[in-house]
Formats: sequence, structure tokens, C-alpha cells
Amino acid sequence: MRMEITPAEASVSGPRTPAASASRDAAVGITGAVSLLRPVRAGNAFEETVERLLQAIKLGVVPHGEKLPPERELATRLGISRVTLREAIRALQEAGYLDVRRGRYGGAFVVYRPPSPRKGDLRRAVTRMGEDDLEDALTFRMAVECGAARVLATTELTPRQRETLAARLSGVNDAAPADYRRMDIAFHLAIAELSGSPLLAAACADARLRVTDLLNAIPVLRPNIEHAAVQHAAIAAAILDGDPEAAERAVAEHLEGTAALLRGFLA
Amino acid sequence: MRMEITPAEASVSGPRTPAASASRDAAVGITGAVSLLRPVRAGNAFEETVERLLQAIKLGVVPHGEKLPPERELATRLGISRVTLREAIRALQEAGYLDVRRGRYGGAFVVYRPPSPRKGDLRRAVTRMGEDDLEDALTFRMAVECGAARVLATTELTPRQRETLAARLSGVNDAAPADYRRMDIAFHLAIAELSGSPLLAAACADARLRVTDLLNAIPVLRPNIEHAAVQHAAIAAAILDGDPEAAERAVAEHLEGTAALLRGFLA
DNA sequence: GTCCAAAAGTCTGGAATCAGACCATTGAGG
DNA sequence: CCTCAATGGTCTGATTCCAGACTTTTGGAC
Repeated sequence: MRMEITPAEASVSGPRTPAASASRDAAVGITGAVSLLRPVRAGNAFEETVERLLQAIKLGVVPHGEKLPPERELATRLGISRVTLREAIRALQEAGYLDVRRGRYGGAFVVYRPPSPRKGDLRRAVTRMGEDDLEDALTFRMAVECGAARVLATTELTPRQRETLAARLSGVNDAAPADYRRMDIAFHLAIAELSGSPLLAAACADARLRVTDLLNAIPVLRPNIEHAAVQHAAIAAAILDGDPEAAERAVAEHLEGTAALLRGFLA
Repeated sequence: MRMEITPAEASVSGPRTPAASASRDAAVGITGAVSLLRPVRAGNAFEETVERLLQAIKLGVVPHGEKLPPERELATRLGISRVTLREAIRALQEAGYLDVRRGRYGGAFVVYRPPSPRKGDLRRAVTRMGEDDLEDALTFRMAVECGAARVLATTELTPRQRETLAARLSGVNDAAPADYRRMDIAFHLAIAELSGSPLLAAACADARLRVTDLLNAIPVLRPNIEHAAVQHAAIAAAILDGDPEAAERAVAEHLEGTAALLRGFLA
């Protein structure tokens, strides 16, 4: 075995970007040498696979009690060999995220529930990923989610799309406390996915991921939920209205709120 | 050798995303299984490295006549072994993009100049990457660049940052025809890089990349340049003004124009 | 002309990854 | 109870990728 994961250490922050701590107005070359000559791959296949699966689990794409797709299929979808996938699954199993059962109707069952946050978790999470990376992630998320909302609001929506968006909105509003974060994620990702651009969807998923651990480390409070509900409604309304500017403004406001909340808990 | 590249075939489009052709309002699961269970890696290290270097060359990050960093340094920066890097360099050399000289003051010199487009190039480029991927790329670019502009306009800019932005703007305006695309790229990327978020910068670079081949396949016409100049000025002004909405609107308009231009040449 | 430093070029053993065949376990349905 | 299909578990040989040591070429400095 090559790696051990404990829930406390498992993180989706990924390897640090070398340029992450570059000064804010660094004198980059004529164009982005910094962004282009970055690492080709974030780690070896095993590590990246563990990250990916952990993402799917933590974001609730595969909720508690459900199982991952069969190994063969999953390996194909992830574009890796079954051997590598199995190593990743084993690591997650040993870390307590998965329960693997064999035989027909067997599979890798998710046994993860978002832990209720304890004091100090946030500090630790931030320390683990680095302050610069936190700012980076928040900025990135702001940009891609605003952009996605704008795009979607600009699009002519089909009735089907409108329904999906509305459904996700009520999904968050009706969510049980334990399910809140999961439904919140579902709502945010729906915006990106409905845009019809896989690249954009992937970027939003990635952005959200980078802050999941942090959000999981702060309690879900009633007033925050209510505040968020209003903002979510505003976002959905602006999109359904076909008002790009309003959609963006609403998303920006919402994310600003989340970021402020995080910074508040850190101060 | 594992691969051969000819200038005619070389492309930065990369492997197709399996979900690229998914229906616009496909019934995705409760959350984006589609975006999360996507391939972990886009290809093998060699292929990805070739793409990356080709990007740096085509985007003009390393302009004609300049050389890439020394192999050892570059390999470290790209996070790959020197052997793999060398294979990629050799492929690009054989394809005529690089001239490799040894000895002190040697190195891998870029000999690429953006080819003047010929009729049919665009059609071929689109065929190569696929219509769905084209829409995906355009959407993605719209989202991330709009988002980046918004973020930057929201930021309190240092004098240094303001200067950089202004410099890049005049860079495009004063560019010789042969340098136009390069300077245009530099301007667009500057917006993302000035945001201080490496993730965002990388996303914008990636987005731009996915349409470079297409843009290179259409002629640079005087009226288009003039039109673009006005829009670039509007973007810079809105950012310097600290007006997020205006900044975004300006970027959206500009990119819409580019997209329309592309579609026009395709029709 | 000699020396030297910086660069590309070469070689080797080992680790990671893959594709694919095959085995073992399980629960549902006949 | 037996069979079967779906699933995880295991093995093997080939390929890719790596780290690092070593060699060769080149042009400037003295």
C-alpha cells in the first residue's frame, strides 16, 4: 500500500499550486508563464483517484448508504485501470469512508456522514490548505459561479431546465439539517450543469470542492440558512427571468456572504 | 517514439470529454455525477506534456525565437521526468515547432509563427474538435472570463496593477498585425492573472487555449481589430472604474462578438 | 588555445500503471 | 437446493514513467 488516509487528514485541497503564494501584482511575463508551465499532473493516478472519489463522497454525489458504480465501469469512466482504482478504494475503505462488499448486489458502499463540526476544525482545515490557497479558492469560486449564473441566465431555458432548477431550489429549502449541505451543493452545481458546458460544470464542482472541508467545519445555523434561502431564491428568480446582471449580482452577494461567514469564524 | 505530430494535425483540443455530447437538459442525478466521475487524467504524461508545450507556443507565452527553460528546470516545473519531457520536445521538434540546439547557450528554441489562415482551416479545426466541444469551450470561456473581470473590478487595485492592465491594453492597440493575437491573449490573460488567483488564471488560459486553433484559422481583419479595440477599452475602463457589472457586460459583449465571428465563418 | 559552465544527450534499474484473463463470493429466482 | 449473473479479488506480462548518474557538445572568458 502506498498511502494511508485518516478522516482527520483527508483533504480535497490537492497539492499546492507552486504559484499559489505569488504576490498579488507580481510582474508576470508578457503572458501567463506562471499559469502555463504549471505541473501537468497533480499527482500520481492513485492519489488523484482517491481525491476524486473523496470528492464524490464529501459532496454527496454518492450519498450515505449508496454504492459507487461497479469497479469495471468506474475504472472506465475515470480513465484508469481497475488495479489503480482498487487501490484507491481500499485506501478509502481503510480510512472508513467505504464499506466494500462482494458478491452480486455487492459494491463499495459509502458510509460517510458529514461530521458535526467541532471548535478548531476550521482553523485546522485552513492550516492544512494554506491561507493563500483559501483566498485563491474563494476567488476562483466567485468567478466561475458568477460566470455560470450569467451564462445560464442568458440562455433560452427549456421547460425541463426550469423545472430542474426549481426542484433543486425547493430541495435546499426542504432539506433536513443533516442533508442541508448536500442539497446546497446540488443547487449550486445544477446552475453549472444546466449551462450545458461540461467544462464549466467541472470547474464549478472543483471550486466548490476546494471549500467543502471549510464549510463542513462551521456549524449550520438557522439564521444563515434563512439568509441563504432568500439569496438562493433571488438567484433562481434572476436566472428564470433571463436577467444575467441580476443573476450574477445575486450569486456574488451570496458567495460574498459565505466568504464573510468563513472569515468571521476565522477571526 | 510514441506519437507523431504534424503542424496540420497538432491541436490543443485534447481528448473528448465523454459527456460533451450529453443533451442540454439531461436528467443528471441529484448532483453532478456527470462532472465528478469524469476521467482523472486527460491522457498519458507524454501527450499532456506535448499539449502543454504546444499551448505555450501557440499562445505566445514563449514567442518565436525565444527558448524554453532548460530541460531540467522545465521538467521540475511541469512535474514530470526529464525523459518524458524530452520525448515531448522531440515530438515538437519533429513537427517543426522547436529547434533544439545543444551546448552552452543552447536550448529548445521556438520557431513557430502563427500561420496565415487559409480557406477551410476553420472547418477542419472544428471538425477536429467537434461541434459540441466548440460550444462547450465558448461557454466555458464566456463564464470564466466574465467572472474574472467581475472579480478584478471588485478588487481594490494597486497602482502597479492598474499600470499593468493599461500597458497590456496599449500592447494590443499598438501591436503589429503579426503580433496581434499574441497581444490580445496577453490582455485577456492579464485580467485573470491580476485577480491574484492562480486557479482562475489557469482556467482562463485553458479556456482561451481551447479556441486558439479556431481563432488562428480566421483572418485578422482591420474592422474586427478596431471593433475589438473599442471593446477592450471598455473592459479596461470598467475594471479601473471598479464597476463589476459594467466589466462583465463589456467582456460578455466582446466574447459574444468573437463567438459570432467564428460562427459566421462557419456558416 | 585552454578551461569551464551550461546545456542537451544517454543509459540503467526500478516503480507505477495498464489490459486482460481468470477466480471467488454472494444473493435472487427457479 | 441449484443455477446464474453480477460483483469484488487475484494474477501476469507488457508498457509507461521515474530518479539519478553519467557523457557530449558548445561557446564565452581568460
